[in-house]
Amino acid sequence: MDTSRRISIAVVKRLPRYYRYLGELLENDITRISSKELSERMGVTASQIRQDLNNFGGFGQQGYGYNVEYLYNEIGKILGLNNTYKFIIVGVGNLGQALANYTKFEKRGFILKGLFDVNPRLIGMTIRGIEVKDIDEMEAFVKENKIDVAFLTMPKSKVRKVAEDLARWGIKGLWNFSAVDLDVSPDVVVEDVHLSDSLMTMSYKINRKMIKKEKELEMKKHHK
Amino acid sequence: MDTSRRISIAVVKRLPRYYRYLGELLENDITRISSKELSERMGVTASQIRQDLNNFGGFGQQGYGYNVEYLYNEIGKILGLNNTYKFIIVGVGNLGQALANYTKFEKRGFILKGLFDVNPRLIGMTIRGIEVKDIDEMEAFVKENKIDVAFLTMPKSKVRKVAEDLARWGIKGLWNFSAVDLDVSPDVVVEDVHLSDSLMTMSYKINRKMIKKEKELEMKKHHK
DNA sequence: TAGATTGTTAATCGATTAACAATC
DNA sequence: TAGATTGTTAATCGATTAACAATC
Repeated sequence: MDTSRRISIAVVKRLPRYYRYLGELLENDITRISSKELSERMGVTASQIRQDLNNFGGFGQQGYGYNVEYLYNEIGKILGLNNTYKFIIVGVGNLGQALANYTKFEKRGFILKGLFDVNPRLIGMTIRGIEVKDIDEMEAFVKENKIDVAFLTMPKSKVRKVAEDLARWGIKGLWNFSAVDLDVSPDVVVEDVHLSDSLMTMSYKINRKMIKKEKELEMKKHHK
Repeated sequence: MDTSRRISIAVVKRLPRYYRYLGELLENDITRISSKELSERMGVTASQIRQDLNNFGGFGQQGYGYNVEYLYNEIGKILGLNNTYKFIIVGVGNLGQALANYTKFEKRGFILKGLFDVNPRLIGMTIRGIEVKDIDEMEAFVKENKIDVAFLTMPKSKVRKVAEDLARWGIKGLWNFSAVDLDVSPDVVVEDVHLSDSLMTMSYKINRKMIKKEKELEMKKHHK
């Protein structure tokens, strides 16, 4: 292994999936697993699993495989899940409210600290004991409470300015749900959830499949 | 171009982003653009843009570039956005409700037709004029209304069974929000939105950045 | 010890970038 | 026509897979 070399994003994106599968094994009281068996369950190659893991260290043992609980915990550490992150939600519309009510993020170390919006009808409302505040109060709040992360669930017209502000106030990560590519300081991590892009990708795939089917039908007709 | 050859998923995932940028250009009344200028705006290479587009045909003109409106519409067609898809939401919890209230999906051709849940407290509730129905009524509804797509926003314990059922009843696409990899018939498109995976990826990146910073501080100390 | 399976190097495959002839 | 920029082929780069010696 060589911990210093740059890890490709493709590898990083696979880690949560490994973590998920190992969690399931753990729930089923499976204590050890070989890269071969895991690869069959996950539909990837054993080689890829071993290569991926060896970016971060040697977690297995020749002739034995991997200890499930140990590997699960190690990947958890690599993912930084032993940290806690204080987060706020900016934009308490439908999606913001849904995320505010999602308690599972806490299991990953993300603790909801504040809710912000511009809409007077939402300000003052309470979700999970937290009051929605006016966005004007955000600067003081972020600085005082040393907020690490913001979920951005606001209209895209406003998101660029908010992202810049938050970057200036020392935020570490932005979970961006708006259909805009943010371009902030390299000190700030931006993770995008482009729902609309995902939907369009699905549309593409469905469409392709339909075209393929039509073509096959055409072919059959001509062969008769 | 060669329309028959297999398009890689990497290319497909970039199409919605092109579509987004072209839409913005259109809003700003920009009528033509070269691959070079678009590449600078998007932070990719001009070569990649031309390669990507040429998977689907030649949409540009030598010496001129691309007509923004034409290219926008063509990519829309490739993405299947001229189709309409009738969809239902299965699981009307926080996230399901949020998605039900999202009217923007209609612009992409997705029309909400039904809402289903098992929770008696939700059944009977109305969102955007649509009543939440008992999941027992889903089979008849899907078949009668020729539903194309289902958004799966339910607890992961139940999602595998629901996905199998829907596949059997002729669904074309599943937009899966649960932290489970679905393994259904190859006739059904599955598009995953693994929010928890995305959050873990962000955690990884923040963590990495913090470790890097610590190391740099260490280095400085030693150099004094 | 023999068998199993890792960690790692080497080979292959695919995706991205560069280059340039074609042509508007 | 001259300049610009595409479409496309060729070169490079990186990621995945295969192979196998190391070793538990």
